Amino acid sequence: MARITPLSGFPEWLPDGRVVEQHVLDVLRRTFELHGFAGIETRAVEPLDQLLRKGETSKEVYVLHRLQAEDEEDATAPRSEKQLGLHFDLTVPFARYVLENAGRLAFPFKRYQIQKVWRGERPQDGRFREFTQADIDVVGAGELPYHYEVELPLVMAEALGALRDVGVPAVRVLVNNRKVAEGFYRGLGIEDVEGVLRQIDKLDKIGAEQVAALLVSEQGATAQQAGACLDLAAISGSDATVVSRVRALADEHGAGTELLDEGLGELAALIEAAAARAPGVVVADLKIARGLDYYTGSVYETVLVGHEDLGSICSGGRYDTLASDGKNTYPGVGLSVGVSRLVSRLLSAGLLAATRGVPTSVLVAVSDEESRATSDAVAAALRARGIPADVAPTAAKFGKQIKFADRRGIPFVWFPGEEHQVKDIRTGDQVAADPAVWAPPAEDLHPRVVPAV
RNA sequence: GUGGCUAUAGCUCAGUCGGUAGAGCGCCUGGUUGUGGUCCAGGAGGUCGCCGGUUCAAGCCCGGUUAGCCACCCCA
Repeated sequence: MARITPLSGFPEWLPDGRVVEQHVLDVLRRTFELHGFAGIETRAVEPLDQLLRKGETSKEVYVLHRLQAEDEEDATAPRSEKQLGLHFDLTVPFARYVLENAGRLAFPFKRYQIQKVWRGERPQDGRFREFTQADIDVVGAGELPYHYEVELPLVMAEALGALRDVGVPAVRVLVNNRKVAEGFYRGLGIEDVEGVLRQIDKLDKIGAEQVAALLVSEQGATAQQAGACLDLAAISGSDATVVSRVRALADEHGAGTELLDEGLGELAALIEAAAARAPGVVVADLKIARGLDYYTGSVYETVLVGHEDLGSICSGGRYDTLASDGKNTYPGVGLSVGVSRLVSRLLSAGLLAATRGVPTSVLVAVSDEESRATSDAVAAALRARGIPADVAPTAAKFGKQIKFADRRGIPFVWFPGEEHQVKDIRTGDQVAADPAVWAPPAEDLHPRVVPAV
């Protein structure tokens, strides 16, 4: 018998962990729907050429392969056309979905999408090969008003904030604007904007000195240019002084450009609105770069306060050309929550817990197998009134039946008889009860997620 | 894909200088009149990841391999 071993990067929760995950998903969905996002699901696979366009060559895509096709396939040379790959995010499939259904959708189109995605990268703490993302996006036809770039991160902040009462830490949404960075870099005379962003992104990990060295050695920047880039990246804050500080820095280096001004205008609007609608949550941070090359405006990253080591649990940005069929383009903005990353940390850090791993609120004991029908009838009466009930598997000694409930966190055990009785096994209280009217306290009706003490 | 660390009971881990295996927790049974948790007594459970080598003798030393963890890369 081959030994069963865990498969790295493919997380599976125990039932009580699933209760936590399901709660997170429920809260996200409820908030998204409150804001008018329509739910969709796209297929798990996309043609490989769709997934790999936009120069996403570094993406580790799982390719789908029919076992029976092995013989037929090796001869065929070009294997990009019909090959299928599992999607590695929900944004690219959504862009395809928009193009495919453009004639039937109403724009601006707001949608949420919660699905598994797959990436072949090496797994680590909080990094998986199979994980769940919860996305919201808005796309417009031809154009998309800027105010959506303000609203989307605020919707996310609200959704994640709605989890605070079960013990999820506060979140901080870090925002930047591609136009600011690009405008500034070009003003400095730097050509390789992408390369500089990539190095700047390493700031937290390797420090300013190393990044400066890399900018000179890898991107061919002068020491002055590198210094200016680092000065820009050092700017952060949640009020309008951020914008004036960037302006001052640009003036100092003669790096003012039209693009920079446009970006600063947008960033200012975002900070201002966020300060009013979600004080203290949104922070401008000019070192936020984002690796994905299709972002053109605002970019977002979100960290759990106190768990910055986990990295971003929710990120996204504005994209203008992702969904384009040549004639029509559908610019969009969206963010994606790494649900698996979030839940894995919540559970591993013991920040919260489920009250139980089974739905059952009441276990109906069985006195002896001859009277099992009596117990079944009690359970049926409870279920008919919406009370999750289960019947003991065997007519074991009552001590064992209570233990059965205790092991599963079931709070109540029902003893049928001349006079029915129900026992709260946490307190030991046992009272006479009628299957037709008795109900558990509301907080014991269903499993709940509660903060760890 | 690259590098480092690790692999012993269901879980967390000991195991000395090489001498064929241990603890805690969990699990099962019992402690009389079928009401659990505490306590007491007893019990089950391990091809020491896998393959090979050195040795009289390998959990321990050496080589390989697989898997896991961490870091890089990249990202949720």
